[in-house]
Amino acid sequence: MRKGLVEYCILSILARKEAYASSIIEELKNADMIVVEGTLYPLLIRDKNQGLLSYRWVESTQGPPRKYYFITEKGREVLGQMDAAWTDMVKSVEMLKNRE
Amino acid sequence: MRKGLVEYCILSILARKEAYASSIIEELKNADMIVVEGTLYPLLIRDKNQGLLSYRWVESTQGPPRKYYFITEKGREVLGQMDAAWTDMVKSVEMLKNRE
DNA sequence: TTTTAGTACCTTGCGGTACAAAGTATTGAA
DNA sequence: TTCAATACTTTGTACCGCAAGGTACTAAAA
Repeated sequence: MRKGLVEYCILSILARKEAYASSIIEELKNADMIVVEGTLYPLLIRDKNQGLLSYRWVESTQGPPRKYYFITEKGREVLGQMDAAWTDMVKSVEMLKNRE
Repeated sequence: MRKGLVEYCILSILARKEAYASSIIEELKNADMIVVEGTLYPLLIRDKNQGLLSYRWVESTQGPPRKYYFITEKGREVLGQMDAAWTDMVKSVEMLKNRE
C-alpha cells in the first residue's frame, strides 16, 4: 500500500530543507515510515535525472562528504500535483469506507 | 501511489454487501478510482484462495450468470488490519507534510 | 604505517501490484 | 445463425520498493 508514496514523502521533506540520504531515512523513521537505502538512493538519482531534485557536495566533520539534495522549481510543481493526487486518494477511500 | 490500495477498497466494498466484478468496478469509478478488469479479477481470485472472500453464482436476467463475491470472517479480520494500516499511513504522511 | 570501525553512497536481483490487451463463454435479439 | 452485449479469464509488461552485497572515504587504534 505504498506505491509512489516514498517519492511523495521525499519531495515533501526536501521542499522544506535540503538533506542527505541518511538524514532523510532518519526523518522518515521518525514518522514511522521505514525506508531502506536500496529504495532511497535509486529514487533520488531518478528524481535528479528528471530534474525534480538537484544536489551539492558538502564536507562532513566526521566521515566522507555528503550529497545534499534539494528540490528544484520543477520538483515543486510535481510535488503540488502529488499533493492534489494524495488529497483525492484519501477522499476517495474515505468516501468508499463511509458509504452507509 | 496505489500499491495494495485496490485490495483494501475491494474488501471495504464487500464488507457492506456482496457484489460481482463489474459492479465493483462501477462503484470504484463512482469514487474516482479507476480499476480495470485485468487488475480486479486476479485480485478477487487471490483473495478467495486466501480465504478472505467467497462467492456464489447468481443468474442474471440479461447476460451470463454472475459471480457474487462476499467477505468471510477471515476477510473481516484482515480488513480490520488494513484499516489500521491505512490510518497509520495517512497519519505518517500528514505528520511529514505538516512538520513546521 | 597498517588495520579497523564508522559513515556514506551505489548496484543488482527479486517479488508483488496494477495495467494493457487479447481471449473465452453465455445470453438474447436481429 | 449471426451479432452485440455482458461477464469472466489469462498473458505479458512496467515499475515500485526491498534485500543483500559492494565501493569509497575518513579518522582513530594497533
